[in-house]
Amino acid sequence: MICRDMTFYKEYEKVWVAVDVIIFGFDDGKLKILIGRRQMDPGRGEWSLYGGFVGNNESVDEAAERVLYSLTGLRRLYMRQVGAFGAVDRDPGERVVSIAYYALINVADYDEQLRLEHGLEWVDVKHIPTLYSDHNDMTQQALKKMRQKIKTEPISFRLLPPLFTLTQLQKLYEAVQGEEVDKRNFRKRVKEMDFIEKTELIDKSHSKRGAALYRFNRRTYNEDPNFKL
Amino acid sequence: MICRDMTFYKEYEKVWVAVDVIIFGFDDGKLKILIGRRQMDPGRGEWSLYGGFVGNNESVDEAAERVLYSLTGLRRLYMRQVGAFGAVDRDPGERVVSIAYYALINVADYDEQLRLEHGLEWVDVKHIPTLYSDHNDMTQQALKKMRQKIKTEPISFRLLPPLFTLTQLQKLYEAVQGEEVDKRNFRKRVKEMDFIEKTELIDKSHSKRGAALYRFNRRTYNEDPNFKL
DNA sequence: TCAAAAGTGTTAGATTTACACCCATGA
DNA sequence: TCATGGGTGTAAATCTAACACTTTTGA
Repeated sequence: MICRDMTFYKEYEKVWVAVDVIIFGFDDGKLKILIGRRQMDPGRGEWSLYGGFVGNNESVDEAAERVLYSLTGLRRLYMRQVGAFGAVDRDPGERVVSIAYYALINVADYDEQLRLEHGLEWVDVKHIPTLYSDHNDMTQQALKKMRQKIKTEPISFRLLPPLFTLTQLQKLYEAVQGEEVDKRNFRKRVKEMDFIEKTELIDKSHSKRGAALYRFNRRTYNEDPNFKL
Repeated sequence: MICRDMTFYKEYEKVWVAVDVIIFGFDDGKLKILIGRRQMDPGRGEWSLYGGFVGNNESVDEAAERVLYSLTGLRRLYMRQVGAFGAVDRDPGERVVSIAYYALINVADYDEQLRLEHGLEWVDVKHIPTLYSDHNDMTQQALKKMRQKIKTEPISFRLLPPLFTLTQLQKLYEAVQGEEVDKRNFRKRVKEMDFIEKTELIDKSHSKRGAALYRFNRRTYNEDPNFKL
């Protein structure tokens, strides 16, 4: 930074820096986010994203990871920054600049117990209620980024169990993009990606006939990282 | 550390929030950024992006605009956020979280006087020196975002004079993407975008024959916003 | 036996890429 | 007259999109 001397003016002050996390999950054929009722004033009781302040000895990214872990008990989740939200009055109390992140989790990995303890709910991204402060804005931006990303990078798998059917993968893709796609064309594209491996296993829980289970092979992907859905 | 009273132990503290701006310009057939020598400690004398702190009564976006204006004297420039940079030690002095932005300017609009006063230099993005702190990282991320954006939104014009030749537009596109494209195919695509209007004017400064000057018509674009390069 | 989900190919149309020569002019 | 940058079209290849029926099996 090339900037002027600050010694004389109180023009600038330190501010609180927080992180807020948009947690995406795929459940019941729908893309959902995890939200809860805000437990502090101002805005107590309003629907809200989960967040926390950035500590003295952690980077902003680390703060986001800590918050995500405290909420899910899960490590190594896929997480990306959405951006900084810094309107002067975005927080009715003090000045807080918040950095939003989005994370992807496999809903089945998430302990229901923990969800209840935190008083969290999964809500369909198509029906998100009014959230505290600028959290709706954050969510929309997160969605936009995630939609973009999921087309060119193999992150869909972060929202699915390790073994999944092609129908599941397609439904996920449709839920994320908000539009249906042709089954045959979709499968044709999947077939070209060698890192989406067919296993010998069959899932019979969703159909009588049973569907082949697939898995994402990261090794194979790293050798030829061509993802395009 | 063990038995310390938690009410006195400040786990969280306010931090400085700054903005840093990557200013892109197109000059001499090259995509360049504007950098200067840092004028304060720590890091005095190192190459650096231009930045400033976020004031009490302005949003982070407004701070970025203020900083950009103070540097260029220009308003209404195209600017987008790159993201927040929050490593604990990114600033060797105090803890500072910085929000990076990139901006596009038409180099001809930029007062040389002002450039000299601030001690700034235009440097080719292909040969960026080592910058202060994490500024190289910011710059690379900005470039990546800008490259992506310029393919789908009509922001190229922000880097060109109001009237430009197709060769200029092509060279700009090539400089941004870092690869050459076919002239006939490029022009074919331009011809399909009605909002890139041919004028009756001829630019003779770069060739004997002279090249038709074009202009971006925002009205027409708004009616049919299909941009694809 | 039938309902429900799984699985499978082809073709037309659209898009993309590769490619080479003439034009106008000032020096 | 010639060197320089401006300007133009076609054909092959690739990619995309549309589309319908058969299979399996548990209830």
